Amino acid sequence: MAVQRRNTRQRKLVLDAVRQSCSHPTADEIYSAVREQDPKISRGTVYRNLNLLADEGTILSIKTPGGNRFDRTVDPHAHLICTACGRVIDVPLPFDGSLDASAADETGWSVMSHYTIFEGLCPACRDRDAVPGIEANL
Amino acid sequence: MAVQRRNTRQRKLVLDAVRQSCSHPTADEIYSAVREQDPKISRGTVYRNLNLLADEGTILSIKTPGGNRFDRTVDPHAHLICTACGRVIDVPLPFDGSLDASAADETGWSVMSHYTIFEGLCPACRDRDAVPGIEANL
DNA sequence: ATATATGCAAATAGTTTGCAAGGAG
DNA sequence: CTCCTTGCAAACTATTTGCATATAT
Repeated sequence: MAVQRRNTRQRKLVLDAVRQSCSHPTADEIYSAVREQDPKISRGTVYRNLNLLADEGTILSIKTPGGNRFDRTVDPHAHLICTACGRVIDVPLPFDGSLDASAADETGWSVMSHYTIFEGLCPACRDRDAVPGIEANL
Repeated sequence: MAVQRRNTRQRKLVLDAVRQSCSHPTADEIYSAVREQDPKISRGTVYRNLNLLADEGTILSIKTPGGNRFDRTVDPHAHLICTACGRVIDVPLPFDGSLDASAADETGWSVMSHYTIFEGLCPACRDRDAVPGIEANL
């Protein structure tokens, strides 16, 4: 049977912090945010609760190079990461859930899910990197 | 101008090890393989060369949760990871490079690339996890 | 010659875990 | 009263880096 979960103050704080953020925060950003409400909460507790909430499906865990990020939006969608500053945004492109079945057909494995990550530059980093005096800025 | 690269014995060993593997090895697996040829090569050198070869586009770096993996096949294609044992295989599904342009249109960012990772169970782990005595095995 | 690359070891980043004490149900 | 959860600190995994030395070109 399912493990019985308790409604702890800490768990609620973590969930609220994820729900109040629209910037796909890292575990450490959640930790900082929650610390402002409860200066005693520990990193371990934040990590444990983030993982627990993600396992439950209450929040979404996004596996990005350089650390997981969390998303209050749980319906599957792609993400775009700035390779310069690490910022992450949602990509409003149609998500094709049927690809899982295709992948299973092709490979013989059981396929549960898939995720797509785009890599690029956010406007701020793109503009900053556009070195003045060099013409080839496209 | 481009940095000038030297053809070191170590770099060749690392590249050969990636090219000889068909199992999407981790950096540590490459390190072990190369160590058999040259017991003196250091982990740092292996990591440096793997990153360098991936930056050049000579090999492919696959960002998976739990560590990067490397692929001798550089043309873009999706990967399937076993969430139980970490094994990785290629997924022979069509890769749509034009999605990058669509994502750029939708977001206003510069989009360089994207990758898709499927998660599931390899046949071995699926069979092992199929607990005998429980009927609902589908 | 000279700058790139190596080996080593220490440092870093992100995350997990063991354990005793705390608290939800 | 039970056992899930927390706080703390230490452990862990994957990877990067500073520096003196070695080596490719």
